[in-house]
Amino acid sequence: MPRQVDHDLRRRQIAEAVWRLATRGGLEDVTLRQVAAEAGVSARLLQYYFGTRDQLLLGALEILNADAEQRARERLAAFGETPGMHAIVRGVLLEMLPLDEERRNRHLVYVAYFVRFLVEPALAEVALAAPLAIENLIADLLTQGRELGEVSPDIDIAAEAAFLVAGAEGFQSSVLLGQRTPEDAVALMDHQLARVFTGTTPG
Amino acid sequence: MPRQVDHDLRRRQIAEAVWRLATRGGLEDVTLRQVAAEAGVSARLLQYYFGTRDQLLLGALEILNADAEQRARERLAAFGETPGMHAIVRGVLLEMLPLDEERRNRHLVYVAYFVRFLVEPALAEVALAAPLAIENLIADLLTQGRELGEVSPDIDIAAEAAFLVAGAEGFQSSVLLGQRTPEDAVALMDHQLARVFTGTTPG
DNA sequence: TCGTTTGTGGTTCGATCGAACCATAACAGG
DNA sequence: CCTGTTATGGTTCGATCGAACCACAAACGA
Repeated sequence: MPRQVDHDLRRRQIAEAVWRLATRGGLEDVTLRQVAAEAGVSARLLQYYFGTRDQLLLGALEILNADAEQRARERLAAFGETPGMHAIVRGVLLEMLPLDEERRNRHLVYVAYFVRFLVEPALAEVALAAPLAIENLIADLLTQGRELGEVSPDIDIAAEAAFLVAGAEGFQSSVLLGQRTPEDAVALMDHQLARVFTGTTPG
Repeated sequence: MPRQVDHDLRRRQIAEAVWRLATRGGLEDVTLRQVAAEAGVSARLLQYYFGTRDQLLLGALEILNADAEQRARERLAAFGETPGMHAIVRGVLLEMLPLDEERRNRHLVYVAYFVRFLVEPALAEVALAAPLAIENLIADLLTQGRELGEVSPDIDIAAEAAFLVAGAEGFQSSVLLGQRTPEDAVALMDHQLARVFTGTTPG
């Protein structure tokens, strides 16, 4: 291969330009010319690395998703040895909130893509798996927590897992729109977690 | 005035075309030509009734909002005389869910506009008021319910009101994406309401 | 009856869109 | 030192964009 250039790096550089434009003006601002200008490359390169515009949108979303999964894994691994179930569940749920610029932008990109998820199966396939997986994960963790005596025995685990995830998703919108501070959202999540977990602290 | 034509009706006819296109392909499909074709009028009419494209998007959103408010009012009024607080709160929250085609499409339009809310103050002003008002309304209703003995005295009203609204917002997404049935969402909302309201049924 | 205002359709303009095309530089294998 | 593949830039094409413009029909005031 000539001209040793890191392909993945190049694709990432272009994908980031797509994200920035999508968070600013929605998908309608993600034109090939704009992306090329934002990424500092020629329009021809977009064709070379991603092909058509639809493939560019799909590719940028796939990279975004891979990033999100890896970062979430890193953050959860940073908890160290055997944390309590309370802390793990809290960590997973808080990962869904736009608590920093990175996650905020990520959620904005998802919103920009949202309507397309309903129409284009290729995009939906990429984005629909995560929320369901998270909800099942929360349910599993709550079940383990119950066996360890950390979770109140009289709660409906499936129902609570679903509502905790739904609440986190709801906070996404209100925080993004500036109607609620990230700190408030975290406090409200903790309030619900304190109800589900009996007498434990997230630490 | 010549040629008696109902202005508001005309504007509504055009606005509905905007909604349909926005729900299908996002705002990027809402071009003047597409809207004109969808509404069955000439492109010139859009200019006459709404002016520029931005004003068209704003006007269509205003009409959508006015509709939503009126329909919500109607549905709540249909409850008849003195319903219990449980039923009222349930009605308000369920109004947020995409339970029928009308509300489903409405939420899809909001999603299509979402990213713009962050950038264009004129749009944000129209759409940001509702969620806050709903949360305050829920909190007020819960306070009244507590005075009537229908609400558990040991719950944090503000926190629960916020989380109920957030949960409803979260269900919007998952129901729209087909990850959860409307019936499941209603059942999950009822599960939380049953916790907040002591020994009452929504009837 | 005759302007004047208001509503409606059709057309045009410059800009920009996505995508294809052409040229060529950089490097690998022989 | 070639030769072909890979990587990159520049340009062009037909279509479509938003917005302005032009022409005219319909109804009211005088």
